[in-house]
Amino acid sequence: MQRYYVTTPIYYVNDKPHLGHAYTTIAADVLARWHRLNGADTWFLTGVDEHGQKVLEAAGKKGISPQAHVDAMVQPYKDLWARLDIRYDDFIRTTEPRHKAVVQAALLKLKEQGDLYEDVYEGWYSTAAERFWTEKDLVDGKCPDTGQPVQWVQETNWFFRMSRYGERLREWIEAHPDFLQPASRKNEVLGYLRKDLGDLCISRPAARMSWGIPFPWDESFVTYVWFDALLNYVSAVGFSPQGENGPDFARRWPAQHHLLGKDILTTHAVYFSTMLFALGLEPAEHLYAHGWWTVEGEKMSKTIGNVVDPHLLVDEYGADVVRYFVLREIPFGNDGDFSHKGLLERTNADLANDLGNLLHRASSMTGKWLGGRIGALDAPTPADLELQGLADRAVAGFARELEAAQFHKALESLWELVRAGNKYIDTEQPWALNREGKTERLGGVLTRCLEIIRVAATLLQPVMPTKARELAAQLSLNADPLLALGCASLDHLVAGTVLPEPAPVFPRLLELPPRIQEALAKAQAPTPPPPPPSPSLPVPEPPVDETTPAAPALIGIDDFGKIQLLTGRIVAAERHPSADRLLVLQVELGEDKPRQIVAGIAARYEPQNLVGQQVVVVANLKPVKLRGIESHGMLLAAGGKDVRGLVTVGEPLPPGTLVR
RNA sequence: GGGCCCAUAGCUCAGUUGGUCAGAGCACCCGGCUCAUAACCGGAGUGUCCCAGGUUCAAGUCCUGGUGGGCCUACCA
Repeated sequence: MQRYYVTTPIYYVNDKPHLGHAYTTIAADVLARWHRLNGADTWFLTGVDEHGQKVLEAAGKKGISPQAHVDAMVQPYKDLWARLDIRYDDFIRTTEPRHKAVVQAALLKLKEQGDLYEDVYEGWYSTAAERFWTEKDLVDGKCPDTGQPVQWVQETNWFFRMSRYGERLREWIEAHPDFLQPASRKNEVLGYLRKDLGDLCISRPAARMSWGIPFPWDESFVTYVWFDALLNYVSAVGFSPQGENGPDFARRWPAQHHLLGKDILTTHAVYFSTMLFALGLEPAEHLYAHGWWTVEGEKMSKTIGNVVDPHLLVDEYGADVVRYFVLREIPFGNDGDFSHKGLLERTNADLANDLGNLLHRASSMTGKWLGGRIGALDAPTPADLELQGLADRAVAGFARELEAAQFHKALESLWELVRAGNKYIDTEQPWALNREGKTERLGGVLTRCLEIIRVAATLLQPVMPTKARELAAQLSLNADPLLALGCASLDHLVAGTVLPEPAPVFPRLLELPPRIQEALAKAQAPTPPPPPPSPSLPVPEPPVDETTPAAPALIGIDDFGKIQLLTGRIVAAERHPSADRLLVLQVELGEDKPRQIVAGIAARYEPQNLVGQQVVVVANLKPVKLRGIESHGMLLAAGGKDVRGLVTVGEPLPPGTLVR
């Protein structure tokens, strides 16, 4: 029996599920449903990643245990998958004993075979920022992020000898050209491998970050989140690094497809593959990195993300239409834009006009002229044979493309048949056949149109499970599921079967739903676009959240008084010669000559537009060299790492005016 | 600065290994049909295939350089 095992990344439980998560999961669900439909021994795994710094912090803020926190946070994912009609076979959580046991056993195995070693890392550690800094990072000997003192820490950690397996991975990729998809991504990974592959630090001292899987031989360490998370793909199906594998492991692994976002390609392709090699396993057959969605032409952000809140989309369009749209609109692997206008046009053109209307016109004519009963097929004409040929090609193309995760091509292939159906009606002119009393031919023609709908209903089951059933119901087909095997043959319907009263399965959308319009109007409000979210898995090192900083300690007025803020006027601005995000500014502060200030605002401002701009400057900051250029102060700007706007003063003031 | 990818009709994009490769869908216009969800069918188009060189009998298709855009990475005082 053919077998098929597909996975999504396990999503970071602290994030709210969004369109990116939904996209990957819908794609995996469609693949799983398709293989299930074809009788393959199918397994679809999704889940959540529950360890790491951010979970710990969030739980701390809520005053509950991390476990209680993740227990609550997992529900939104399960809810959304239910609403999107996602039928997974297993949902893994990394806090489950079955997973922890595998991670720990894997650690032991690697240690025993000499793939782990301890090493001492020395560096300046900032407790406030919870990270290491190099000597040159430090400002005035203090943490550059928080200004807090740093300590020279010698920290022991465990390292995985990833470097041992780099060459093998390179060979594997060369020998399996379809391993990394799309092909362009393969180059990225090979480029990454061209550099010397280092070893991977896979532990964190529990004293510093306790929310993780403890090392089996030393509980003062917990497992690095990636090492933990990646193993879910094998732990969930019964891998046992040291003992006997679970009964299902052999029939599941290696998986056929890992679907993931392009941002986590390296971790999967490099970290995970080498881990598998070390554990004596082979990687999955295909690792497919898909693109990111922009929304209404903008990078996804909290603001714009609201207009594609998956629950809103399901409420207003229905799960099936959302599923269809995201898979049809862009090639899997490319970035794409989700616009409501695009969705409206796409669904009207494809679903209402082409497919829905084909059914409606055929069933209406059957109702009107054949008493609502499916007509018998007549002897095929050349046109009929041609139609059959098209059906054969459409079904074959659909299957081929779908199995390659080329959803848009698969659907396009089916739609060639649907369009041919509309054309067939036009050339055969059933209304003329009716007028002329050619009932036998009329029955044959209309039935072939209904057969096309049957083919569509069959192939669309994985993509639009509910709508496919509705299509089938319009044909009085009760079989569930409709078997895909042999479905291309346009002779399945039983003559004489009574059809229900025709009803549009895909109503035309005349305008965007009111709630969508409201959401769009709200999002129009001019908020510049912050950075894109990662649609999947955890970030390697949890960065400090800039938008909602942990409540800082209260300071007195005297502390504030240490900061000298002055108005200034930018008199010259140019790009930093060797740093993309930096601008080198000359700012007039009322001193004998302008100050040179380097600012990380190049992503948002053109140098020429800044000249003459009034700004507020931290004037008594210690000078520092930024990528070789001295900076004597700092511009105030709103936003975190993504600058949203410069701080200025409402009216023109002489440079050097005190600000407080 | 280093690495990778991309640039083809108004829009979104197809164009494997160089030789009907100048295409599809959408939008628009014209015509047809009337069964149908103001749907369907046909037709017309429009393109310096980013720019400049080069290789070749032949180049969107290969090479070099440039321009513009995206992603990864370092710099964000």
